[in-house]
Amino acid sequence: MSTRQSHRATILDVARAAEVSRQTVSNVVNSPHKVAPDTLVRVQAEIDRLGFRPSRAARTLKQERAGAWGLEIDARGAGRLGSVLDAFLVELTLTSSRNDTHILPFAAPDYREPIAAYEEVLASRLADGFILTDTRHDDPRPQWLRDRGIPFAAFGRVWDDPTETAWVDVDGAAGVETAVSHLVDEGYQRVAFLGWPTGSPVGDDRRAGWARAVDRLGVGDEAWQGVAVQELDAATLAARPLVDIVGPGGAIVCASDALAAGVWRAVHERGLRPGLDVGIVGFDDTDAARVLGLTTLRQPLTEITERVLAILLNAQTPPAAGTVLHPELVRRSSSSRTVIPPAR
Amino acid sequence: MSTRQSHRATILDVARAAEVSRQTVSNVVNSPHKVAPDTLVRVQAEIDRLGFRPSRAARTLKQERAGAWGLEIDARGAGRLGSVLDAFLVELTLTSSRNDTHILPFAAPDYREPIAAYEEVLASRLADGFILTDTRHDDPRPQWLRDRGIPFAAFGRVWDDPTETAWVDVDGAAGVETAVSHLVDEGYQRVAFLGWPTGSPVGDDRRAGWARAVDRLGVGDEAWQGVAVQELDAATLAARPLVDIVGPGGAIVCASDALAAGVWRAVHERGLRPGLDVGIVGFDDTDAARVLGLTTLRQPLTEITERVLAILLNAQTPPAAGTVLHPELVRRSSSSRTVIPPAR
DNA sequence: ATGTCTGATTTGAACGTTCATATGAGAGGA
DNA sequence: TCCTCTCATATGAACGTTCAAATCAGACAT
Repeated sequence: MSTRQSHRATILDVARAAEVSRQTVSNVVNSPHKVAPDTLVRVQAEIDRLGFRPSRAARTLKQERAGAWGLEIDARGAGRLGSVLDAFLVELTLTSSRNDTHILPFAAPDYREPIAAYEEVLASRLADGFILTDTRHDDPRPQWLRDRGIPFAAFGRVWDDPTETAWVDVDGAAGVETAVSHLVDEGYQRVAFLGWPTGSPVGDDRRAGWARAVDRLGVGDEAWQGVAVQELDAATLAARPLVDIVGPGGAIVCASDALAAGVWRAVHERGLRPGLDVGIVGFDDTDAARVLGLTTLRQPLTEITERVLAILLNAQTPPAAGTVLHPELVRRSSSSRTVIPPAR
Repeated sequence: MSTRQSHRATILDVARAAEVSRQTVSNVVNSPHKVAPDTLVRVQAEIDRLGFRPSRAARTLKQERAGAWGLEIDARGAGRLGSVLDAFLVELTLTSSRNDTHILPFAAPDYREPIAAYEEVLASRLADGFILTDTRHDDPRPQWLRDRGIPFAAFGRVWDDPTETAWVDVDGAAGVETAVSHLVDEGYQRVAFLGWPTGSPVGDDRRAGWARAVDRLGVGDEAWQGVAVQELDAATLAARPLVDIVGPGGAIVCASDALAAGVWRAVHERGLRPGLDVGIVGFDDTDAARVLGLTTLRQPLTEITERVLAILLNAQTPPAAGTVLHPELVRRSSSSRTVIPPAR
């Protein structure tokens, strides 16, 4: 039962087997160009035969870098509705695997006091830097990290510091503008907006996109907007008056799929049909959007993770400016005035 | 700009500051009972003052254990509908933080050939063992790990080996039985089932629960079942004949929320109302269920992660038997024949 | 006074790498 | 022939811990 943990090959085992020194094996792995061609193939053969991989711990110790990046996980757990961040973590893991590095997910015991958890990760030398998500106004993290010279890259703008460029974000305003244009093209004549309470930069950005678009296209009014937290019942409640305002032939764009789901319910309550009678567009392309058939704006997560990781892996040459990517409009039945058959 | 990475305190810094040896500091951290009380407080004060935490890498190297557990992430990425595994990863991270250990998410380049990726993680000494999810028939992983004496614990039964006890699972059959009983209590008279294609052990288990319950309660027929893959359009297509069979006053239980969402659409297509006319119950309590107001069975993820981690952290005393937990029925409007107002 | 035991603390060594430096073997020029 | 240079490979040291063994200081018994 208690079979001794099978002895894994070390660099010395390989060195002995190939009759070279440790350093030569190390060079084969890390600087192949320094090794004579025939030695290279001989050592590489032994590496493959023995299944040798450098011990991450030993390498970390010597090089004083962990080869891993911390990602704070919201301590409120999986109870949040329609978060795109779970998908981000998954995508980030995939991207990391391809870049010979790792993600260290960690949780702050109290999500309102995140710094202590970052401190802890650094003190244990578990990560070389961090990936920030959920950046916000008065976010203490960017400055704290910058002051200490700790590398980081953010998914989401670093809002309070325009000189900070280590971020990748999606142009929410442009995305919403695209959505409004699309709705107008589809024949909707009035476009309202349901967003989050003012103060969330992401939400405010998306709202600004709506305001600009309806102004430009003449399909809306400053007053046609509602506010709700990211919660279904609250969204439904806030959506009702908006549905009454725009009525059949109108549409509502939302700061999130969860809010759009609320609109969807309010539309149904009034005996109207999403799409056919009232257009709805959400944001993030979560499961909720797919099951409701909601048109939505999809963030290019794969590209985001690749760019975030690139910032960290080339930390010596910081980007000249933050990166803004465009979300992609995913058309579904909620923004079509004709029936789209659901099945093939 | 290139401020030298701030020098973090090592055990030697603390030792010098407290005027004791390295080993005494180590004892303060790891075996406080070995240290004289007054020395303890003095050293602890310096530890706190300097913010010392043992370097994980150095500890890993010396102890030959990583203090981390590998979790394979599905390389197909975040595109899957209604996966409960994202939530599992988040919950696991939170539980790990509380137990002074870590989760190492990693991806297999080809998800059909997972072993190589596990091999890689072990060879790099990145993890001491693994947490398996998505256990299935002909799963090569449990045996492979067992043969090598590598600790693991599974979320999901180890189906092919009844002697294996290192798993925690949810009683899907009992959950579905509960759902059927609930539907009968609510006044639905016929209960059909929409599941995944035969061969998925999780799906077969859930189907068995339905078969048992409808047989016992006399509310169904062996023939009243449909099959679809975990995809919305397929589910909608498969749901249509079932809706026609059970009709108003009938109900359909499903192997997942995604399938339930398909039923939900099919019910609407027929001009019927979920809940009021046709009952629907899903499985997993994903966002989709919340947004659609679907009654569903929630897996107790926090308890699952705690037990999974407990198995790994007490690997020397393997559990006597696999652990089966019960899912919790979450009642929403899709299983109520009277209107439940959505808002407060 | 001497020896023995116990508990607290210290010292030496090792975990597996990589960095910096040293050595060795040829090649080429004087 | 000898010196210099270059390229390939080898050696010593160090990263920060913890394990095992050694030392030290008292307490107690003889």
